[in-house]
Parts: sequence; C-alpha cells; structure tokens
Amino acid sequence: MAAPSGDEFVEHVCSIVASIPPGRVMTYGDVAAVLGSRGARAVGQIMARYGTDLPWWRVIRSGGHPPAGHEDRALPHYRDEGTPLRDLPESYRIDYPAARWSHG
DNA sequence: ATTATGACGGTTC
DNA sequence: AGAACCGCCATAA
Repeated sequence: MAAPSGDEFVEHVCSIVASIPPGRVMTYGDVAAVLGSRGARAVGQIMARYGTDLPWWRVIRSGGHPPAGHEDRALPHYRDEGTPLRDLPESYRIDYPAARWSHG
C-alpha cells in the first residue's frame, strides 16, 4: 500500500475519495470537512502523492473546476461516467450542485 | 521549533 | 472575469 499504517489522515482521505460513486464529485474542502479538518490543500497533497490509485478526478475544487493542471486528464473520465458538465465545449466545469456527493 | 511548499478556499481589487 | 492576497492544514527539510 502506498500509505503506511498510522497515517489516519491519508487513510481517511483515500477511503473517502474511493467511496465517491461514478458521476459524482466532492470538493477538496468537503473531503477535508468529513475529516473534521479544513485542510483542503492537505487533501490535494495526498491526491498528488497517493491519488495515483484513486478516482482523483471525482475530487474537484470549489466552483466546479477540475484539479489544476489535470483538466485534460479528468475530462474523458467525466464524459465516461456521465458527470454533468457545464460551459462545454469552449471550457468545462462540473455541475457541482448536481453532481455533488455527500459522504454519507 | 522554524520555513517552505502544495492537484485549495474565500475575499478583495 | 481574472489576478492578487491571506488563511488553513499536513508534510518535508
């Protein structure tokens, strides 16, 4: 496993992200909020480090924008999962209110 | 303990 | 709407 035992934060983030169903998305802030923290950035760090084995594209920024620097990689995933998109085809952003997923 | 960094968030200009 | 600034959190050096 990429995450050694003891890192609850990492384990939690991975678990939450992995629990997001296809076609749904959560913001970094939401994931952090589930952990009782506000480390949206910290979540991004984990995605950058351990997200390689996770559906990282289901984690977006507030406002419905996909992960910075990974828009092109995420787009095909959204189209494949039927995630509601907006502002196509010029640019695109996730229909956050519609695709938002609650951890519970 | 202190500093710097990052797949962020929100406010302000 | 785009850029700048500050705040928050976890990790690495």
